[in-house]
Amino acid sequence: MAKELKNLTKRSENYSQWYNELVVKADLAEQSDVRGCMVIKPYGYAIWEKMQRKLDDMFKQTGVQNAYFPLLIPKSFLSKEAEHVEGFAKEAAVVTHYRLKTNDTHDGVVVDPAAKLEEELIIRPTSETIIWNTFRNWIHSYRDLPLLVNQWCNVMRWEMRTRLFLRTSEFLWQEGHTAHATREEAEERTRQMIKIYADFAEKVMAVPVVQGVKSETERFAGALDTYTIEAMMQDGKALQSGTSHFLGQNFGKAFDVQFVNKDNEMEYAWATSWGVSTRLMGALIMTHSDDNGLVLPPELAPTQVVLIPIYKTPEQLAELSAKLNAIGDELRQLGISVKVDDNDQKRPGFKFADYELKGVPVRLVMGGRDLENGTIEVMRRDTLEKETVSVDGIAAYVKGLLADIQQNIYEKALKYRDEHIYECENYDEFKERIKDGGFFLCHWDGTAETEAQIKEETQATIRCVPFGVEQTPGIDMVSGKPAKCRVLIARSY
RNA sequence: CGGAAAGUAGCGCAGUUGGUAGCGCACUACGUUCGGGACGUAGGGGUCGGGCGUUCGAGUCGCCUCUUUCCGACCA
Repeated sequence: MAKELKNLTKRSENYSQWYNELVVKADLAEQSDVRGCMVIKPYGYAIWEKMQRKLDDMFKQTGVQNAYFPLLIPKSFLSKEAEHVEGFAKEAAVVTHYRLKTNDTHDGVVVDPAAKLEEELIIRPTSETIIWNTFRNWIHSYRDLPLLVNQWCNVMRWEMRTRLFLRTSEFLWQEGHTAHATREEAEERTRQMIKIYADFAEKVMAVPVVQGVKSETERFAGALDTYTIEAMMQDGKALQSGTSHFLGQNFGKAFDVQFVNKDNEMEYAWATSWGVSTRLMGALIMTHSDDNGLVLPPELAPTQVVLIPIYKTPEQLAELSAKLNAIGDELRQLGISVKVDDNDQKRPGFKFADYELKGVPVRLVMGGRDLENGTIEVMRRDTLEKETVSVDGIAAYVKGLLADIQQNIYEKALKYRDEHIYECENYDEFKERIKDGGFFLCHWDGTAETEAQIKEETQATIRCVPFGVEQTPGIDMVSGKPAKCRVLIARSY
């Protein structure tokens, strides 16, 4: 395996190829034999599980509860909300039969034509419809509101072209669905959730994001407003990493979810939905990783510290293992996840390279020299810097180092992003510069025509109207018409 | 659904004017190594995607078929 791993494509040579190889070689995921689908391997799934746990905690702190709704959605449900069905019809997987039978030559099975379903079932591309159909039975009074549920599940969208983690036909995600008595409360929840996603991205994943609101054409099918977090990958392209939708009363009306308010009047419930997916794994990889492999933020690394002995004899190995295990226990008591790799089958050089590839934040190495001097070598993955320190107080030192790495990779990513955000007023200049990637803040006249023209001519799209940017009126760089605000434009995944 | 390419060992590939299957990695055993991806020796593993045809003889030539990948349209 050694030489294969060594030949990881350089990021600068071919970014897409580098990404693909990294995902496979770092043992995160691989292409399935099933069309467009992905196998998430144990190491990749361990990272996803950590993401899940931390996000779930954040949701619960805002009163959200987990639930589970069916995978299959009757076709008629999907079509109750006109825009929604239009958005998802093109990529729906449909179940038409419920039985197979042995074929005439008895060497295989065929679909039993007699087992055709009265009504076809759709494999959920998202669950608004089936959840709101259920909400009708749960919501009768303003006292039943707000209703805040989330589900962790898989969804299926029959994509034409797929890429590991970034776009697969089936993907894992969480989808939150809330019902509210007032418009204001629902809008507030929509903003609250995008804020949570932004916090999660920045504090846990160490991925800086731009928060904003989507243009009408980029909106979720059936939403009145879609909020988004956009992250910048190392090739300057944008990755939409999470969305939160204000759905108005569209689903309340479509599924007849009415409640009695304090004044004894019937009203339709107000809705939000919000989700993040395994695509976050892609964001994590493409934000931090380097030519040596993955770089994981300590908050998400399944193994935060790996300890490796270097020895010549079995006796020395035993002595080093004992010392390293003792240090390992100390670290565990500080809540740090640790692996002591005293596997005799692999050589130290191989282990070094392998744990770098897998993104383990800190490596501790102890050998004969250290035994004599009472020292240990510490390597941090983010900068690849090595130093030799005393074993006394090593646990506290490593704990501090982990926090430092978390902070450092965030700042590095933030710096990279900010250096690649440009203001631009001239369309010709924009067309030239967008080829090198980056985020562009440009005035936009607010029309879908201009938006379409930019997409057609540059493959870049309006990612969002960003928050936290001082907005001044100006002139649209494409149409020359007056523009109220600047929007974020980028090529995206 | 348009355009291009590829199917040979677990993976990556070579295979010349048609002559009976090869390389690297991985795997197995033994030995020497071990502070940055070790080396030696000896092994195991293949109905060359499938079908039909041309031929004394097809991985190689022809036709058909299946599958996959890449580039577009669609999208979190």
